[in-house]
Amino acid sequence: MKIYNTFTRKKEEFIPVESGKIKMYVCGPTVYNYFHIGNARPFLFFDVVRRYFEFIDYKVTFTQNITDIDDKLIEQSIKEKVPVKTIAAKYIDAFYEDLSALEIGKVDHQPRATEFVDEMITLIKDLEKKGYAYENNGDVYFAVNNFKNYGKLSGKKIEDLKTGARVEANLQKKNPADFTLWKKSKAGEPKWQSPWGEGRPGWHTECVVMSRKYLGDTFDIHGGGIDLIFPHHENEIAQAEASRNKRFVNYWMHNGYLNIEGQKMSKSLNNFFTARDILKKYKPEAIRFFFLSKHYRSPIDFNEAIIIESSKAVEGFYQVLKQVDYLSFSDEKIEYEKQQIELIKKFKEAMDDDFNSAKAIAVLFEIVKKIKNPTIENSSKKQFARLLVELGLVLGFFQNLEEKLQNNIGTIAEDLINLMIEYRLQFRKEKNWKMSDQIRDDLKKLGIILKDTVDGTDWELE
RNA sequence: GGCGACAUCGCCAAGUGGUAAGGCAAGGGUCUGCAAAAUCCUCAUCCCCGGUUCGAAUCCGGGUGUCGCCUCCA
Repeated sequence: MKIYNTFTRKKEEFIPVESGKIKMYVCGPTVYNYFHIGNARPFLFFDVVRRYFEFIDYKVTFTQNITDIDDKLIEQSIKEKVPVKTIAAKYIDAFYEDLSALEIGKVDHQPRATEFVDEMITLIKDLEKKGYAYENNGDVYFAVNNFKNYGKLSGKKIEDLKTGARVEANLQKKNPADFTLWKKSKAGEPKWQSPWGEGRPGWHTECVVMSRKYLGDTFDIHGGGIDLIFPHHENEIAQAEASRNKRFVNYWMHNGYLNIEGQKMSKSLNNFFTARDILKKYKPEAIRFFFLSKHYRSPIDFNEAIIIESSKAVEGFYQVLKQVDYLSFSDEKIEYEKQQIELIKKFKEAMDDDFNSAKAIAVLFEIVKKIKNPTIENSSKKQFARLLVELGLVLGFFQNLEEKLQNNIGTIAEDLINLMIEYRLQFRKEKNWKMSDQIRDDLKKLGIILKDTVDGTDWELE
């Protein structure tokens, strides 16, 4: 399979460090707030990456950090007037709630920065000893000039960083591009003891020590949003490779940004949506479809129309599964034949090409077409339906199939609806269109949609 | 100022040299008392200009436009 590697800016044949195994690390949230819909993209995408690797029989170890100490948490704790720990706890809970609501699976290791302060101190000491770090008045910085190839991931040159007007002037640093490894704490801020006095770790260090612990010095995939390339991932490489002199990561994967109606999401533009906001209005699978219908590296535009369209598309999947009454044979063992095997191949080809989920979804629709095709016989439709579910699951759809295919409203309500349908049928026989239409309209007001088919009247909830 | 990405039907979107997947919308047909649902059919030569090639949406050069990174950021 091929993966686009940010490091080489090329699609490369994927070769894992250890055959049959995947070691991947994806940058997780900084828990100072609810995560927003843009944050959801990497979470959701890398969930699909894991699912796909498992589908093609890799054993995956997936690690994701939680940053539970940094400037933003401190700010938020002042805002909410509670300790940093409380902020972290609150938004860690929210993080898990939102992931679960989005039907994103658990990762294997989810370490928190505050659990790794000792390891970070050890790493910084090591960097200091090797001449890559220097202390100044309680802060410790990484000296980018001492690390050859600094900027090799992002393609930046230290000189350019200097001339760029946006690098903050900090007289404590030897070079403006040097980044913080350890930060002296101010009064009232959370602090840890260190050889440089009381302070807290800089942001980039946690990912190095955590990935090292769970995945080893060199691992396969490190992922995150495109904005993390610089400085975060660049600085991770610098620390990791300066301290161990081994290649840190083989494949760097970065997802594109999410825009809102063509604009960057920001609080000042008032177009900022948390994932939980969106989930109040739309189904998780609609959000999933929305993201996966575009290649992960492309920027994606979020707007109302598009998410409604996505909802409809997902609805179409359930429609055909209902049509074939999927639940009635969901436990049966079903063998695939040539046609299905061909489609699996097509699906894999799409996903093997740098996780081309948009193309993979097209295969799902191809299967839908087969199921809808009236000339295809029932036994064969069962096979296609099973295939739809199996491949859909790889992309994270159909995780609550039973629930979705049943109208869970209780037997009495169901009986009542059926009774109304019978009455309506009676009126229709009598050609009493007024009454039969009234029943239909009234039920619609209650959110019950009647569908007249050749074999009688079906209903579903709006 | 430095670096980079993208530009394909009304909308979303795949496609990386061999003659434009797919979804939504739209139009038309079937079904129906009507409506919905269901179902069938129709629907693009790829931002502009120039070049390479037997052949380009796909490669090269030049425009134009949109966006991103260089500061916390997925």
